[in-house]
Amino acid sequence: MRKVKQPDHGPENKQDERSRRTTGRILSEARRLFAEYGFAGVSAEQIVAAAGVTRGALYHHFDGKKGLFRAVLEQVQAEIEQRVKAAVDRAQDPMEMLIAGNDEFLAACLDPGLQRILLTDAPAVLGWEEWRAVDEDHVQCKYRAFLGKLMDNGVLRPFPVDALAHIISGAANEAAFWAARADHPATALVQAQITMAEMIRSLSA
Amino acid sequence: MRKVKQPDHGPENKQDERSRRTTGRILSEARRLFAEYGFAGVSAEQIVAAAGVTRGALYHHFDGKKGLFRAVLEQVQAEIEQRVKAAVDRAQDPMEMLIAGNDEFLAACLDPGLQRILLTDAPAVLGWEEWRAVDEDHVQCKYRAFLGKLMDNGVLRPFPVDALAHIISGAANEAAFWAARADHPATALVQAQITMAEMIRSLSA
DNA sequence: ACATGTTATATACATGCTGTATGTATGTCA
DNA sequence: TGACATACATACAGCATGTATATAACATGT
Repeated sequence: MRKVKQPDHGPENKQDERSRRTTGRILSEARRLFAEYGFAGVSAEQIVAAAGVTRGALYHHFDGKKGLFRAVLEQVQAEIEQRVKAAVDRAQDPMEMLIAGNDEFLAACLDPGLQRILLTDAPAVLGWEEWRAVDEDHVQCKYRAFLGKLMDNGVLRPFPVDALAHIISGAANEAAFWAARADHPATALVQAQITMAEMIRSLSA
Repeated sequence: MRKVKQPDHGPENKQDERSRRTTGRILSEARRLFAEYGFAGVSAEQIVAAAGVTRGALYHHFDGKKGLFRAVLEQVQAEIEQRVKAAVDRAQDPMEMLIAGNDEFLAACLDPGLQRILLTDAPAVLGWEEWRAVDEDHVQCKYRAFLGKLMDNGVLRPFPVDALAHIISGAANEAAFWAARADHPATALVQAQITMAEMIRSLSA
């Protein structure tokens, strides 16, 4: 496995170009297949076959099947992060930012394939420590920052910020999980959003 | 695989006695090893070796490795259920029952091995549908019943009961997860309990 | 008590998947 | 242009799962 070069700008040479295309295709197919069949439900061989290469390419660019999964996960996380950030930026006061971000997260998680990667498989595949590190970097730290600010400003009553951050994010994960498979996902999503928003508002000072 | 006979009373014949001892030993070792290394981290061979039998016995009594995991999971669920039920029965009014049950659940989940089985591996191993069915039978239905009663009695404000049930149980799962690995689990547990209780009380009418 | 069927467990085998070691072609650069 | 690096393919070894089959212990009716 080789350290992936930072995508500086355009492809300067043929090697980089080829690498990018190969890794891109593997990543793309991996994401599709992991989403559909789960990590344990696809073999590395199936993935590379779909991408039109062999396992040699996979092991060259990624750290095995698990490493490939991690790369897919990070891609998914980054996309969600972007969506949530955009929603948060659109809101006005801090409290509404929190709720807007939460709403957007729930909406983003409606896709069952995304859920399978992000919520079902990731903890089991990566193991607790690695999974927690990823979650901390992408999710927990933001919740903590927001909640901390809201408490400092006296918008929220004082709570143990770590505990509350995990409670809210856990609630959001499970709500997303539920909504996506409900008989009528769109309705369930709205119910989940409204209920969580009301719950969060109930923590006001 | 054979249908396990209901444990009517004492072992009437040697076969049943032998079966019970073998299944018991396999279950016990499986639980220990799944808890320590995770489902994907132990082979069926390791489990039966620890139990002093061969894979033949496993495949006779259980539906493969996944079936064995399911049996372990159900045992874990039953134990938690019993603990939670006892705590609920000790409480007085409905609201306190809900909170007492939640507190007890959090306390029961402090064990990382139990968590690994119940929260980390179970969804990925069983797959969404099967996992959800188990969760529905053991957890969701109780939350729904309680929350519904609280709303009917006007103790809680009205919410979509399904959504709220999932939100609360999701919050509890993640809070348990977090508390168990916190620097000081006992403290974290109390924080989680207090925070969740306060959050639930905030939903009062 | 013995023949016979049944249950419990062991053994042997076929298959598939992962990871690694090695080979080869293509690109890069002095 | 020749030496080195990179990208990928092929071959191989080991392990895990599931199944098919063998065997031993036991139950049961006569």
